[in-house]
Amino acid sequence: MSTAVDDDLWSAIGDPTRRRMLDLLLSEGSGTATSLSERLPVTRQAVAKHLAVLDRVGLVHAATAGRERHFRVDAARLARAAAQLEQVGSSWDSRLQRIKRLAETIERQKQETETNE
Amino acid sequence: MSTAVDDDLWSAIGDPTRRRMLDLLLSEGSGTATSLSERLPVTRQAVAKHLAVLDRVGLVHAATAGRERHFRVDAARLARAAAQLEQVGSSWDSRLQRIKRLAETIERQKQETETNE
DNA sequence: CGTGATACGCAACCAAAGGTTGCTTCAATG
DNA sequence: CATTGAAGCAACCTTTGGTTGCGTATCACG
Repeated sequence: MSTAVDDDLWSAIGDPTRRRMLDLLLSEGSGTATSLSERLPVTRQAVAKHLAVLDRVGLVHAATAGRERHFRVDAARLARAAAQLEQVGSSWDSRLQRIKRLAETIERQKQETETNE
Repeated sequence: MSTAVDDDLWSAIGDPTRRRMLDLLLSEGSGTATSLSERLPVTRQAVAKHLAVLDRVGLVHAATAGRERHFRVDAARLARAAAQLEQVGSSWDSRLQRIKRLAETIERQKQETETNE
């Protein structure tokens, strides 16, 4: 069951552009709005807005250095988000498998009844 | 790394209302726009639109029975979506842990150099 | 059989979010 | 100190999640 509490985190990582930004920040250590926008199909301003969103939910933190603002991911927060993803995924998985097993059991029982008639 | 290919599936399950709808459909087997809207904080019409989205990406299928349209989840598709969630989550997890180990190693090395001075 | 209730579909409309362009501001560097 | 590179700000556009209102089809029952 989706806990429905941390929908903020979810919606933050729900956007594909933001996920790619997190990927980039992870693989390059840190980045600015400008540097990230160079590897993304959107403008610097769009990236800046996304960074603001990520910053608001604490998934990234900014450090101003001269005229540049460097962002890096907050490992703990991202780990929590990742755990949520895995949790929802595995929850669906297990429920689907339970349904599958149930269906197979019913199928078996039907077969037995048919052979008994 | 996010595969970036199945962004449709992602955006379909990215919406919190749609996730709850999938949860409901899973736990109750099937449902209509009306029945789902009764357990959700949105109107029937909103639910209908979400169902259309889920149907378009194949996560649910509809069966018309009289004046009712019953929807049920497509187990295979949802399993794929769940797998993607887990995959992205675990990918981030492992990358974060690699970074953490790296940081610890550097920390250890620094300590050693300090004690050698 | 027809009349009311029920489930749905369609259309117009609204607000928030992702995205763009254009311009200003601020710091580094020649 | 003039220029350039990075960031911020503001207006605007489009999509998307949501609503209300209304028309349509199907069932159920007197």
